[in-house]
Amino acid sequence: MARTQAADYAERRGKIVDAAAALFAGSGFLGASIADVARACGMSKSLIYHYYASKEDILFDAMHGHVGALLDAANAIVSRHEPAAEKLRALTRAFVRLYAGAADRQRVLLNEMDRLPAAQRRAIVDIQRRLIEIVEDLLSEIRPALSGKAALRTPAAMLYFGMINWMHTWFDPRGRAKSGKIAELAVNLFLDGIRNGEIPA
Amino acid sequence: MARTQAADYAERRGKIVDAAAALFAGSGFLGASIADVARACGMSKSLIYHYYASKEDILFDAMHGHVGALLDAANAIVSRHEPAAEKLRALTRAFVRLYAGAADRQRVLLNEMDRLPAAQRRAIVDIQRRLIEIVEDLLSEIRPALSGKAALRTPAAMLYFGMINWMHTWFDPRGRAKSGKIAELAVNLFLDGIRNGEIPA
DNA sequence: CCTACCGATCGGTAGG
DNA sequence: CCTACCGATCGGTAGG
Repeated sequence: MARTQAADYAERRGKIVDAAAALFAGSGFLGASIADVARACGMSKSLIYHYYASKEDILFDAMHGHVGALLDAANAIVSRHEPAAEKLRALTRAFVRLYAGAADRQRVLLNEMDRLPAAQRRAIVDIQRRLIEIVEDLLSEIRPALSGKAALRTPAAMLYFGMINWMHTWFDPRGRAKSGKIAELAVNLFLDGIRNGEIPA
Repeated sequence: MARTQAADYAERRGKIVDAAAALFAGSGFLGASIADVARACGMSKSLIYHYYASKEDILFDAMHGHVGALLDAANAIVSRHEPAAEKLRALTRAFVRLYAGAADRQRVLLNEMDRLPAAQRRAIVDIQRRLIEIVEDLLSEIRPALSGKAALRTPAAMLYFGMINWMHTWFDPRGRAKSGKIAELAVNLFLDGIRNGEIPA
């Protein structure tokens, strides 16, 4: 029995966005051409444009699926009944696992945001903003003094993301330390610092 | 009295590399053309190629001057007679100040490394490697247990750079917290974490 | 008249 | 130090 057309459609779009994410991650959005994407998919360039209206739409799809998965995981974790510190641990493990499983998309997300048209960029930034707020809230719960210094809430969350977001750009899978262990080190350092570190006046 | 040609030469190269760094930071290396650089300098495209043999050579110059300044500052600080923790504080302040004063070059350094030819990329990576070793040594001095876990020395240093390297990509100069204060928060958190945080087995 | 798709080529612009 | 160009390739679209 033949597949339905609708199923084929979703399948092909998935194939395109996967191949494009790999090429955009390796060569950059401008450095990889639609012809490259078509070749990687075994399709004609015109067929790519049957499934996506523009190169930017493919980029958006790759980014949007990725940040959507991050937000879903984050929401599931913060809805649990656990101490905030444990939630931050679980969140870090989830992020590192999702970054590793979607390394191309994560790299594209970090490097190619400026290539999106304004409306699409806003949609991605909105989701990232919600992820940042989730971390801000956890940090404020762990260190109530941070709520008093509202100006430092977002910077503290951004320092956290700084530690883990770029991990897979320098992480060496052949190295002795596995990514799970590095994530554990990161959250240990950060939790201890956020609990006890001096907050500048 | 007319300037010597040699003085003019260095001056023009400086003007080109400054304009190029700004354009590469704003549009990406592939997104900014040599014609854009020429226009920004009030020069012809051909004149640009009188001072630089290739677009990549301009990129290398921008990156090399920047990492060179970072390494000089780092070497000056670690040669002082101070506790390691004070050196890490001074280093962080110096990095954040240099990043702010060369925001374009810092952004280009973080985003466009892959555009360099292999030999030039190696030259930059070598200097970055020395910066990482300086931080590794300081962290091992602050937390001797880190020397025992050799596999975590480099990851710990990279987590440090993760916190501060990308600061100026999210930092809002109009925000309430100044960059100096955020740097202070970052080093407080990290120092406390590195002193007391649990190091995974 | 629709969809799904092809080979060939469009007008412009890139680095050099 | 400029105008005039090149080989190639870009993202996107034509007719059928």
